[in-house]
Amino acid sequence: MKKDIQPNLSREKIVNEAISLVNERGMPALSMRMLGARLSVEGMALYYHFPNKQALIEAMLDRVHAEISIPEADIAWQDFVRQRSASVIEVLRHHPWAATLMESGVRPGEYTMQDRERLLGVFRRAGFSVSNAVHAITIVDVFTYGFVAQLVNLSFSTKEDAAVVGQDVIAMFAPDKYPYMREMVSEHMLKRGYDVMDEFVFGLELIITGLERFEGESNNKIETH
Amino acid sequence: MKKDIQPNLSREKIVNEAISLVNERGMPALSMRMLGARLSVEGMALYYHFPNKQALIEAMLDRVHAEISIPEADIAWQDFVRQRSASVIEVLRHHPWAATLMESGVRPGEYTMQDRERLLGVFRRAGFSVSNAVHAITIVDVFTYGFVAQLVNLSFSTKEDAAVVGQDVIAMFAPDKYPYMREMVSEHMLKRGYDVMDEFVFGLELIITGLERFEGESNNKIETH
DNA sequence: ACCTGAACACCGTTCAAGT
DNA sequence: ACCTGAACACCGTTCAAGT
Repeated sequence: MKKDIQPNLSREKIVNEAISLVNERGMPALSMRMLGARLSVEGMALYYHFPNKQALIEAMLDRVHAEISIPEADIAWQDFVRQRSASVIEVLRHHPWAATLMESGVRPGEYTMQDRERLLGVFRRAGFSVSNAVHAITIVDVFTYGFVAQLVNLSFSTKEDAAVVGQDVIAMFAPDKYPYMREMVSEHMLKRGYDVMDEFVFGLELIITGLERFEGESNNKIETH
Repeated sequence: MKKDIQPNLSREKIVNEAISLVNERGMPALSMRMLGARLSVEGMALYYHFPNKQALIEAMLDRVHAEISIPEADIAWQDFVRQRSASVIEVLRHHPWAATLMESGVRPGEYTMQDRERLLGVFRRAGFSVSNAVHAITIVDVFTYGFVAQLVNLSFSTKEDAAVVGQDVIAMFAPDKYPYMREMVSEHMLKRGYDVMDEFVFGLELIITGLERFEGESNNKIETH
């Protein structure tokens, strides 16, 4: 009667449901038993598909990485960087739990490697030396992932909330001790038109401009097709 | 006979022992019972001094922050930034577990606030506008904390290890698919004299140079004593 | 005031057993 | 091949009780 000829679990289904779970209820809510329940299965069944919880999390992260849209490789490296960073931010805003984990480099999966390979190639073909290409991808990635890591962990998301939190924080710690912080909140964060993303754009453009100095210094060893 | 007139626990003692514990055995090893045992006390005793584990962790983080040595406020902002970042890296290398947590902004403690206030002041007194000062501390902090967050989570620490891991990673994923990664490892990371810290210095100097463009644009509203 | 003991509702993981 | 059930060694937290 109940002769399921097909298994009702698969790595893909498990990863999907796990991502839904943490998106809805946060990383601490991810337990094997809870996840099993949402898949109508005992938690222990998951151990048939993944050796342990860590492996499951790594699979979740690589799947998130797959969502990052990598730009065409033949556009200007400046635009490549801009588009890729925008996509990283976009994706990680929808998967806040993944931000710190991706940054702190649990070991790279397929998509992670592809992404880095492409970015590295873009710089090399733009004439960056090997060393400078490494410097470049490092600074771009540290800034981009570092920014989201801080961003998604802010307790507020709207601008109004930001102002309120700012006020609270300052009030909490004897306002007179922090005149510059107070000035920052009132003159910058409270100003209408303020957007946290402006901070990101400023930083990324500063970095891009700085990197332009090293463009075309060559020692390019790999053929640029 | 055993009439301890003094309590043998205090917030300070607890935080100290907690930090020793995680430095030795990592964040996952931190449990209230385990920590209690190391203090010759039942784990439940800790709840008299801290409302919950989260509060304990926040206290640990603020204590780590206190170790960061903040430079004299009257030196050039460039040197202030260099010295402060170097100290952040130094401290967080000794407390790797703290890197991701500090970055992901559990809410700021006393030392955290003092640190930010000082840095903000340095930029304002150097003639940065309020907006640009905020941009400046953001990019500097994102890069500095982001860098350690990635650094401390690398599974290797010596240069030799780095090379080995690099080779492994590439071998793992069909080498032919990643020619640029291969080039990076062999031409850059395997080269003698290579130091991960070079990546940091390159990035920080690029940022400092970029920021010099905004120095002295003024609208300085707070008296510079 | 400061700590203990027992209890509650959970965890991740292993492993024999079921189908 | 794929999943279940019971068991082990843990968690964080609450709360009455001890001194």
